[in-house]
Amino acid sequence: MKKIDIFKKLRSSGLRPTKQRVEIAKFLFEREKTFHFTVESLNKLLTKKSASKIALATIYNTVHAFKTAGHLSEVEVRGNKTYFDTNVSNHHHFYDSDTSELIDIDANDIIIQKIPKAPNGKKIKNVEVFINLKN
Amino acid sequence: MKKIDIFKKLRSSGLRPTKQRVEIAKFLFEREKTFHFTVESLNKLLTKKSASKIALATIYNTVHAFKTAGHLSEVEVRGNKTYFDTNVSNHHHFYDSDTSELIDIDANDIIIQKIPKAPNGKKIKNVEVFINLKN
DNA sequence: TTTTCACTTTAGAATAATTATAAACTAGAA
DNA sequence: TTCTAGTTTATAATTATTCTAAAGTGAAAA
Repeated sequence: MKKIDIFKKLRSSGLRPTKQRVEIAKFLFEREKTFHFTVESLNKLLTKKSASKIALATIYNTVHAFKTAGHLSEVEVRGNKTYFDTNVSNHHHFYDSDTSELIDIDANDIIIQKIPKAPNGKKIKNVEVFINLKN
Repeated sequence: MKKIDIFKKLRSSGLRPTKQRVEIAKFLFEREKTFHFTVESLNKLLTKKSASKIALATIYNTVHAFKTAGHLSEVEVRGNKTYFDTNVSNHHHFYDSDTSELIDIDANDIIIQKIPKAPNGKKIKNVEVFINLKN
């Protein structure tokens, strides 16, 4: 993803392309493969990568702004930290608790044959399949 | 579940049947339906229910001991608190984010037709399906 | 271009969930 | 009854995250 596209991406979601947001966006979205991270890991990687340090609060702000804008999705993992995923399409996950590693599963690789109907006037928003791994 | 069974349940999982553990176990397991809770909600309910106050740390200890012993399962919900479930059989969940309510889905009510094979020498430990609800 | 101001960033304080600590207590074996 | 390892307790510590308020900045308007 080119810098011009990063700018577009930010602008189109109502986010001013500030120095920090552009730097974080480049780091997150200029990749071939999807990227899973926590705010903590992202902070460490950014600190290592670049000279100018971005405040932790800014990383929280930016990640949440990207999430709200639909550029990141949140993945729920047993434990205390919140994981984010640059893959925002509908998909599922493997989770390897040994390595704390998340692996994407394409939505087409899981077919659910039977599903219960939603309770009392509710509708189904989405279905998440989470496959825990062991050795 | 009778008091004698609570004692057995504790003993058989290597937990001394102390006053506090018995009280918590009675509250959690003497029910018809499965029960979902957070440590916070359990603490409030116990405080309301009984005269003698149990320390919060003891509730954490006990809930974790029950989980380790296999008497409770942990359910991951988007958000910051950890939910527990008295249903320890293999099953799935609806989640209503409006009310923060979890609803059990029997394992037989969801049939998965196609599933990807586990990566690089890993095996599948378990599959959790989480259905988010909307209005 | 300069001005202006709402939006951002920042460091540090505040909050919330959970875990650690260490002293007092207790179940149950001897 | 005595003894000891296991347990409870209040409180401190830790960790992830959010809040705050002051300083900085992008970009629209003059």
